[in-house]
Amino acid sequence: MTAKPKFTEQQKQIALIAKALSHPARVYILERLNGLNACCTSGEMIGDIPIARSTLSQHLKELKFAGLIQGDIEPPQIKYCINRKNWCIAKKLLEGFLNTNDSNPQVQCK
Amino acid sequence: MTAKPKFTEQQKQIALIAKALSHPARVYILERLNGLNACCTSGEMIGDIPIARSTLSQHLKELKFAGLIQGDIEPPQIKYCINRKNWCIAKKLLEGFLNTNDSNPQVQCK
DNA sequence: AAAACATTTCGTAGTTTTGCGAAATACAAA
DNA sequence: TTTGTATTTCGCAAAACTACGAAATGTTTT
Repeated sequence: MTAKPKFTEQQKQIALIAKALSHPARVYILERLNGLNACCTSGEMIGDIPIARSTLSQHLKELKFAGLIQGDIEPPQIKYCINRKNWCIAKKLLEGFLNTNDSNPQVQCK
Repeated sequence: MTAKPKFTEQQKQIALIAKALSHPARVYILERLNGLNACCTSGEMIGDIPIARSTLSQHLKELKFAGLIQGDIEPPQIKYCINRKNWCIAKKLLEGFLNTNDSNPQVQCK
């Protein structure tokens, strides 16, 4: 009677990162903060996105919790930026996953 | 009074793909089907993953719905494989998103 | 036709996500 | 200290997700 293996930490990590990206509003936020002008406030974003202020706030909170962004207080505003260190970690994990099939020469995406 | 922009199709696409990857079981399935031995059946997977048969079936269904895998009937079994075409599309979309910041030389991940 | 096998669908339950407006918080300016 | 601005937290409701076991489906073997 062999026990069922658990999920690996990596599988759980990848799933968590993917969950953070699994809503269009959060994709938008990350795209915007990754752009050239980089950081901005919730107030600057709200006009460009079809959701209420409080909802945007929740999405920012989630991304912050996931570690992908950080909020630097600049009274009377809060300036949000990508958390570069964690972003790079997440990016590497996800890219590694997307290239799971690298060793198989028959299935490269052209 | 300018209307709020909607989310772009691309943002919605990326979010959908990310959602498909947002559970460890689905990460596991995709890793496995992307491996060298490629395709396999639900029955072959069930021993290596800590969930019930019916739950695994649901996750397979979701991945099929997302277009990332396909199930080829080989009585009395169903052989699941990566849907290469859609996988490549998804991979490109996600990689494009992860490299949104490519034009900014200051923020490359090392 | 009956038994066995692989897998899915159904029914149900608990948890999480998403969304909004109203109220609360925090700070700056008047 | 009152007013105004920026943002979050709260309270709630609807929808979606995750999970399981039991029952159903479809196919082969006996």
